[in-house]
Amino acid sequence: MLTIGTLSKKTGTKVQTIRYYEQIGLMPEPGRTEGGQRRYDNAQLDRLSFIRHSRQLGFSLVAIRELLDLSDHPNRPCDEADAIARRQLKQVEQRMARLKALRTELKRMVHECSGGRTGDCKVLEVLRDHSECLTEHEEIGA
Amino acid sequence: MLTIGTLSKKTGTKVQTIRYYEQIGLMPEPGRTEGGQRRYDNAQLDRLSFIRHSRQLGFSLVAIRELLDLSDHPNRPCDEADAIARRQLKQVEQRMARLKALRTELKRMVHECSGGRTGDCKVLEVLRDHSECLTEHEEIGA
DNA sequence: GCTTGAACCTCTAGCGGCTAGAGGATGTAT
DNA sequence: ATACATCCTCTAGCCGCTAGAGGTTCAAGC
Repeated sequence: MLTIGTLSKKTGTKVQTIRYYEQIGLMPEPGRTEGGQRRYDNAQLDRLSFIRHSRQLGFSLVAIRELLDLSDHPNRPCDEADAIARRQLKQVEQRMARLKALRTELKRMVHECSGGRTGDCKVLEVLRDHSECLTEHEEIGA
Repeated sequence: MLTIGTLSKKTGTKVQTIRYYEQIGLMPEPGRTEGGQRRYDNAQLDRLSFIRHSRQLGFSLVAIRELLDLSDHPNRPCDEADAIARRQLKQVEQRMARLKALRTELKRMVHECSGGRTGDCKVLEVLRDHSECLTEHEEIGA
C-alpha cells in the first residue's frame, strides 16, 4: 500500500497533480485509510506512470484518456492508438517546423544587432516591421 | 480614427484580445466616441503590430512589455533588447531539441505498430514502459 | 502512552494568454 | 426611421497544473 507521497516520488508527479488527475477522472479513486488518507496499489502506480510518460511525450490529457481506455481493452484493434500517436507525431513535426522558422528569424535579429542605442536596434526594428522578416511565421498558439 | 474592428483586421488580432491587452496595460487606453466606443490612431496600430509580431516570434507578454518599454526610449543602450532576444532564441533552441527527441520516440512507436490488437500494440507498450525509450525526454512544460 | 513533526487532507484561487457568450448600447447606411 | 453590424461590459471557461491556507492523521522515537 503506497501513500500519495510515495507515488509522487516513484513517478515524478507532484502530489497536487495526482489529486488533480483523480479529480478529473484520469486516475481512479483510491482506497482510503480510516483517517481518510489515500492508499494506492501497484495497478494505480502503473497507470500513473503511463500518464506521466505520455505527458512527457506531449500527449494531451484528452489523448491520454483515450490511450488509457484502449490500453484497458487489449482485444480491440489497435488502429486507434496508432492514429493517436500519428496525430501526435504530426503535431510535433509541425511545431518543429515553426520553431525552425522562428529560430532563423531570431538568429538574424540577434546577429544584426550592433550594440548601439535602442533607437537603432535591429531587434526592435524587426519587431516593428514584419516586412523585414524573410519567412512567414505563425507561432502564437504553440 | 480606427475602430477596434479595423485594428483587429489590420493586425490579425481578435477584438477580445485587443481589449485584453488594454486591460493588462499592454495597450494604452484609447480615445472614445461620445457613445463610449474605442477609437485608435496609427501609433496604437503600430504598437499592436509590434505586440502581435513579437507574439508570433514566441515572446511572452512579459518580455514584450520590456521590449516595448525599450522601444519607447530610443537613446538607451540596446543591450537589454538584445539579451531578451537571445534568451528567446535559447528557449526556442531548447524546445527544438526536446521536440527532436520526442519525434524520434514517436516515430519509433508508430513504426513498430504492426496493426494487431491493442494488447500487443507497440504504441501502448512503450507508453507503459519508459525503459523501452532510447532517449530521455522531459517535455511536459513546453 | 505520549509527543513530535512530516506528510496528509480539503478548499479556493491563481498562472498565461486568451476565448466565448450573455445581454445590451451604438453607429452607419439606406 | 429602421435595420443590423459592430460595439460595449461583465463573467466564466479553456489547459494543466501550482500554491497556499488552515486543519488532520500517521508513524517513529522516547
